Amino acid sequence: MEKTDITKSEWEVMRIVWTLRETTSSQLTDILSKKMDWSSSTIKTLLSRLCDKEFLGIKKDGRKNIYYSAIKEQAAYDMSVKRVFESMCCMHYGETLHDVIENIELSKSDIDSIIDVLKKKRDTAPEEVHCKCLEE
Amino acid sequence: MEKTDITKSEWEVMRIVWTLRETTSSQLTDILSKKMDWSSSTIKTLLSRLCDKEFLGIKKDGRKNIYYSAIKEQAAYDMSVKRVFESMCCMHYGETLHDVIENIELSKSDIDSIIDVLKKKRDTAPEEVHCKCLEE
DNA sequence: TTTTATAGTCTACAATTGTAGACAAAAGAA
DNA sequence: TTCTTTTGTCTACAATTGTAGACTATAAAA
Repeated sequence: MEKTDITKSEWEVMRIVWTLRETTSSQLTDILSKKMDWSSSTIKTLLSRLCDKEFLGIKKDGRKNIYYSAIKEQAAYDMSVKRVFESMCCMHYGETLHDVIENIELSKSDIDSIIDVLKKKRDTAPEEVHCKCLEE
Repeated sequence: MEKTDITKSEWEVMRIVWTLRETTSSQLTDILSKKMDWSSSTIKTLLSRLCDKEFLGIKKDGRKNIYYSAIKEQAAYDMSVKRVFESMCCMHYGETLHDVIENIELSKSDIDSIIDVLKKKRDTAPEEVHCKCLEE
């Protein structure tokens, strides 16, 4: 198999791996069988697909597998958000960001740093963004 | 078939429909066969799936189909961005937003309105956001 | 050491998605 | 009015995804 996106189910696994830095299929099963109501088989399948896609790596500890992330968490998030924005009409970027910001939890320092980048961006920002949906 | 997400290929169709408000399969074919290198069959299949999923509606004009969007464009974007954020660790929301903002086009008024909502949010924002990836 | 519980690897199978050909009906052209 | 092009509807088929059972090799327990 080759590299595609991380799927909805796979994100669940990846998040745990990132949080724990490394883990085993039984630890994942403990956590995810409750939360997601998955069988251990399901988790094992997801693990092996994530390895095929090279989002996870394996270290052997005896006959046991230790899984660790092969991509940076932040990079994965950036990529996946970038993909969503790429399928949108750019005229709606602003409102979409506005709406998402209203609905997620951000710390004061997150907010400050975002305001910061926005202010920098403002200097060179256009008055208007034009729709390119019919172009090409 | 029942309602799921809009897929990558389907977004291409939806964006055109939103832009044109209503359109036909031949007009879509003109636009998308070049841009996406799709056959007219492919476009027709996507149209019929989007109708099944109730993202598009059909009006008959003689024996011709006129397709129109059955969901609001902004609502679709909000939903899909929300979904992505739901698969992320909330500790990374801030940096992810920061990164996406750096890389997309925003108008001055977009920026002002986002700064605005951020400032409002700041009053009640926590000092820190905590990871919930292992909870439940 | 025999039994049992684990962890790992394969195989399975339905639903969704990407992509498109086959065929029929109607409309326009000759 | 017959031929040709459009358009619509069905069917097709491989790849991906969600979900999990079967079988195997150990390791732990009795």
